[in-house]
Amino acid sequence: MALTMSDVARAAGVSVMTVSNVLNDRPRVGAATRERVLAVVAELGYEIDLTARRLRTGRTGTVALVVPRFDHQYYAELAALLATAFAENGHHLVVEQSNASRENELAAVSPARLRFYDGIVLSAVGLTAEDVTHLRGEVPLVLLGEQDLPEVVDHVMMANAEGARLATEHLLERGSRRIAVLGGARVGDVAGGIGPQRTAGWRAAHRARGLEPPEELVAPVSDHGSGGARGATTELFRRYPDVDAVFAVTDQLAVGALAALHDLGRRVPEEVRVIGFDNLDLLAQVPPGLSTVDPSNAWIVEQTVELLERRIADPAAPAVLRESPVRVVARGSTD
Amino acid sequence: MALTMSDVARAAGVSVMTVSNVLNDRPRVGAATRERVLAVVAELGYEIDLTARRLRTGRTGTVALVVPRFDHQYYAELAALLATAFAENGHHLVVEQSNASRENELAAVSPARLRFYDGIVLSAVGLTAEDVTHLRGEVPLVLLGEQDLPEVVDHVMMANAEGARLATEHLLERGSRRIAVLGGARVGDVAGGIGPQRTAGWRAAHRARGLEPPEELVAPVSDHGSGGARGATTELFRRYPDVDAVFAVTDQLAVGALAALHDLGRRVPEEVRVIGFDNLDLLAQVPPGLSTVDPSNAWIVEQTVELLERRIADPAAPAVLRESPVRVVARGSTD
DNA sequence: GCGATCGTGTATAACGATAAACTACTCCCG
DNA sequence: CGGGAGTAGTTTATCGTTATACACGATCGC
Repeated sequence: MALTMSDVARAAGVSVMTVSNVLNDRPRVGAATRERVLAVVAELGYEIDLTARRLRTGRTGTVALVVPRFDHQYYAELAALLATAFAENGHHLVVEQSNASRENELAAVSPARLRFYDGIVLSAVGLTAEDVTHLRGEVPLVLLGEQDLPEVVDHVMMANAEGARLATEHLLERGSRRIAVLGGARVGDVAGGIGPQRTAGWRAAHRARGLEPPEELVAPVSDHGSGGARGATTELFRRYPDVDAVFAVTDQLAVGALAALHDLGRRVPEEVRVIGFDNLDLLAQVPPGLSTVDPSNAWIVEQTVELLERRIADPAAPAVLRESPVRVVARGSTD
Repeated sequence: MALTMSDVARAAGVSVMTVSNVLNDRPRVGAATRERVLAVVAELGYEIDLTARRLRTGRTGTVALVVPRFDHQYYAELAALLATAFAENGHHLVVEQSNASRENELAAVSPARLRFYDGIVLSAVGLTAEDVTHLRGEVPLVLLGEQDLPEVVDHVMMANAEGARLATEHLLERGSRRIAVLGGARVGDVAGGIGPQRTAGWRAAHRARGLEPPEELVAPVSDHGSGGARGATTELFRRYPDVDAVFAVTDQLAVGALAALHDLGRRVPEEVRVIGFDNLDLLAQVPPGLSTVDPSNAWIVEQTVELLERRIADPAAPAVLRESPVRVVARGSTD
């Protein structure tokens, strides 16, 4: 088996406790002894067993980010930013996948799994308010996401409706009047998630100009990959050839729309404008340049880290809700 | 604090060991007692402490995937596939980031961190052969990646050179004769990594046809994002306007090339053909449809899981090397 | 010159689970 | 009716670390 502290202690001729004291920079060790222990540690290549330490102290130095799926680029970019930010606070980040169903999400966030972490950033999609309330208290937790959830837990939200309103307003301003919402939710659909919230922003932008939102141009998608979006867009233009702009609720869907418009021979942005949401680095370059809504990931990350570190330090702190600023990034697809 | 087994034991009027036996389906428990314990467990909402179990048994039921960066879409898609495959084997997958430097990679894969996992899938980019040799033995390990590393550890490789050869051959077959390698490595550059290996395939395809590879068309990129690729492509076409095809060593770079060609008003595929490598789902739809090399992720995942499960079961099994099949996926960009 | 204080270090008992050995008690068979 | 086997459950020791209390020589103040 691997080396333990007592191997080091024996080799250095001191007690296990002294080795522990040296490795944790605790004061009751003389300079000479400290040197000797450190030398032995280096020589043997000893590394502490975090599991044992966790059992004794309850701390691991690790925090987890739980996302619906690993392969959603938005979360991937967020994870990379969070990893850097937590590293600056001495925390190591690992990512877990919840699979977007309530059942898997609950299993993924079971206290059994999560007790290994000092704190959790949870991007919930399937969780109900009750689940969240139950979870809170077990582990320091920051919620990340779109749902309206009770304010019993720290929550960093994206300004979904506002971002969607800005995107739609951007299109209206450029002269578009038949603006479809790709990935949108029809009136009466379940209220949670990004689809409905961003569709609400699209409606708000129309109303703010005294226009009635063209509900027939709400185009739901079957899945959130680009493939579904391509099909949905093709179908949309077959039924409503006069559509002159597409607001896709995510950048990934926007790529599907671009593909469909390319198939149909419709030029972007001359004939149809396209705008997405998320400002993914990976898709920023897609010709003719994908306009999008920037959710301020850097801000989100900063707040998330701050809130989680605060809660780890003080589990009793009052819960807060913060909403990220958003802005339109105009590129070629809405020129 | 959280509930422990002895809380459950007390409430059920049995010993801790009996609770443990019930929860692990061990035989020496009567039916009535088992019922009672399970009822108490359910009522109190007890969940086992994996840390303590790990300390005693050495097992956690968790395996880790270590990737250079969270925000590389290729790894994100791979992680999603691996998570599903490991779940079928009763293993939970978590993802860690190594940051692509040898130092961070070594820290990320330090025995201290990784002893928490039953096994590790490591996508190494900065590790030297010596590091890997040292690591093996500490934790069951499967290497995933492009480097030529000593065969002391299980290794699932992508057929980089072969894929690149096929992509280049695909372009040659369609009539292209001035084929640039975007993200390629010049003769004499360090040999490891995907750049050099895929460039080697590009050379091989030329030679197989009796053509001398046009070394001046090897175009390195400063970073592996699409931004750098866009700049590099622009510069490439300024110097060599007669380039009639671009083989980008990754799909992400290919998107940068498409952006640059769009800027320059060069039509794809009529004037310039573009092909990438990785077959990312996210980029499959990018107009006019990105041709690419499919690295057979499903196959890679299958092998990886098989090898890791085998090594967890038998740490002494001989190390094996497997190379994934590759094939060209022709889409609009090379029509 | 004697108790108090300081500086270094060690012994012991946990943290929460589990492997292995042990204890009762019942049953069965010759 | 005594001993071997089986069943149901408990006791004990341990995984590797750390918190706490304790030990012991040297120095200090008065």
